[in-house]
Amino acid sequence: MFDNLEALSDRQELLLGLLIREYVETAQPVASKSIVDRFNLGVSSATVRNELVTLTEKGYLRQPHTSAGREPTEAGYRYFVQRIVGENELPLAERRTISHQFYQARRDVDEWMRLAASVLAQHAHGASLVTSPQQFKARFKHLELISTQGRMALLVLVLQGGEVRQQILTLTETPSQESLSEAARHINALCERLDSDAVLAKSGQLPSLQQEVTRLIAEMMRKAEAFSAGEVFRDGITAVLNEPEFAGSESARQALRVLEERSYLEGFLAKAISPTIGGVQVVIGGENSWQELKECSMVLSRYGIAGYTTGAMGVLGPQRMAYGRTISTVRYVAGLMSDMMVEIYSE
Amino acid sequence: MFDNLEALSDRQELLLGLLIREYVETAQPVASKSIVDRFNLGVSSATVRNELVTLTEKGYLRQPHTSAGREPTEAGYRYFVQRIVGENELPLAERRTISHQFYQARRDVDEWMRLAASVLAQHAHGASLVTSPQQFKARFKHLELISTQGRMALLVLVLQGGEVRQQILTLTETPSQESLSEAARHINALCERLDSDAVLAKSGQLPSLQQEVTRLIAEMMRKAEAFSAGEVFRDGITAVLNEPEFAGSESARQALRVLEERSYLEGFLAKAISPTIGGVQVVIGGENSWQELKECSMVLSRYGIAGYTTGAMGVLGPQRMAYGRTISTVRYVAGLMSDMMVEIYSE
DNA sequence: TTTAGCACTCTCGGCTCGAGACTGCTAACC
DNA sequence: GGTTAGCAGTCTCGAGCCGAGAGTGCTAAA
Repeated sequence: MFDNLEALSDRQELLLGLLIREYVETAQPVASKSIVDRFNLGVSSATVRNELVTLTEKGYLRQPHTSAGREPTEAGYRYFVQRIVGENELPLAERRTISHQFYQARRDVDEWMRLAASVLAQHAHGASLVTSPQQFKARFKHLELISTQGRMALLVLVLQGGEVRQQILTLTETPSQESLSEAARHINALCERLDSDAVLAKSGQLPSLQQEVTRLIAEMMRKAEAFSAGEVFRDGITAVLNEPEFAGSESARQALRVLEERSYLEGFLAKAISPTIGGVQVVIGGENSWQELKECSMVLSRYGIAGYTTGAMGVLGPQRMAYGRTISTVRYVAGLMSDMMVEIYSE
Repeated sequence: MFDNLEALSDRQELLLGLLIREYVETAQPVASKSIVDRFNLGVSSATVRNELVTLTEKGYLRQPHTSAGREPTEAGYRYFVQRIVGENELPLAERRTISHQFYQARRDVDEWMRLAASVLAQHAHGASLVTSPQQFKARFKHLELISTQGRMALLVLVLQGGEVRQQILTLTETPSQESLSEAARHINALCERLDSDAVLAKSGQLPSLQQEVTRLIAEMMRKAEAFSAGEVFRDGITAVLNEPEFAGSESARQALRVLEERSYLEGFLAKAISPTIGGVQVVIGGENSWQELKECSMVLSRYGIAGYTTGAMGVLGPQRMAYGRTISTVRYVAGLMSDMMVEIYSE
């Protein structure tokens, strides 16, 4: 995937970087003259043109037609991301703003994800996507059974790590709150720290009500481990439609469908994101044969606590994306949320 | 708002209805001849043309230019919705499919809303929107305090009606699970069925830990009552972008921003939806001076239990929308969810 | 009241054409 | 050898023009 990046001279690298910078801003093919004018290099446009010819021959640039300027190819962006964009941190002021926002939301874990989606969309100027963290291996922590009406009861399950899940339970007969509390107390004592298999194993020996409850709990725990259970937070979808390359084109809608449709999304995240925490991955132009994303790029990262509970976040934008800025933002937000989760979720 | 709908002859009404039906399908101005051909009326196109002239004079139709067919105006749609579209029910087969889907999700209240958004988007061919139900007056039911790590604790609050909310709590000193359970037990006994004010009133007399907790609870209850706390489920946003009138136009993005941005949405729902349950409201072309929705229509309804807990749902589409179908769908889904909530939430 | 016929109007797609934007090349220059 | 000025060549893009086609409004007859 990262093969055959032909080496470039320093000046060629500089020019590729400047051209991409210009192209990202204007969304128009960049002329040799405009580079010289804008960044007043000490050379003439003819010299730049000569270099651009070699960059084009090596596959990093493309000309839409003979008498047009150059625009970067996928390979060009890839070179740029790998060799030219450094490991820049987000400016301190922005880091402060973001961390302050998260501090204010520190109490409500769901709010973190809403906030992360919003921050990514705003700071990285793209459509953002944050999935709620999935338990790697869910462990039972606490159960609460609350009678509501008739044969209905509310089951509240707290997992090790603080994730809360709830379901309605329909019983075969009307229970009293006392009997429910008693059952919950018993199951709490019995199942502490067990995983879903162990909970299921316990269920055999229990009286009918408790058996039903434990079976349901085991099922809920398994769901919590599967990706598909997670909630997905999105933001900035309409903002990204303002990008000129998406104006009224088929491609934008197709790309956004990937974000909207669960089935797509799961497949995509499963394949595209390595399960390790910390690194940011950049997918340019649907490298992995994702036709729908051919004209887009994504900057993705996992967050959470490795091997225990992790979620994914990312930004989708046009290929012509401010990679440096986006990468810094995703890295910072993912790191911040991971830190917050370590602080709160572990024990 | 519903004034000056000039009366029409039976044949005029029929023609208006047919024309709208045709226009909804083709998205093209409708010619007199195509109406005659398609619905083989017993009259000639010239006769139809004469009628169309009066309909145009009365403001129900419009001609984009002299030699074009007619398309409905806002007033035309409004007349159509109020006088022509009957109270049709959704076909039995579709009702079955939908209620079956809801039956399968009956245990997970959050899933209902995801499902409702999905069903609306698919059956009504528009962008859908479902807000989670808001407590009209939240009442305390049950509290759970669970120690996690260090000075952190997880507070799980169950409201009368089964709504569950959770927050992280940072205490001034490391608590034991026993002391937390003891505090929870005490508060549970003290606060049962109280509203937020009453809970706050109790807090004064309590020891520090319990005081802190009850204050937080009162705040969470107030949040549950405010609209802004609710979650919003959306679906079909990309599908609606396929509508020809939205192809690459500014207006589509603006309209979708209303759905995406919380601040817009709250204002909109607060103003546009009457708080009563049961009726379906149709907003055509942003009647209420919503510039962003000028080219759109929405079909909206509240659902839930009147005066106690209600949410909103709706479908956003182009003005050229299959109103009959959309209205039936929204009415059916809102009714279904209200019924399910009555069954489960009340006591 | 309905209808056939017809003149009239307006849009839409295709076409041409010239201005403008850049390039690639060549030959001179440092 | 690398760099640069100059220039011919190529391609796009928007404007303007034109004819075909669609659909109307009107009129006069049934």
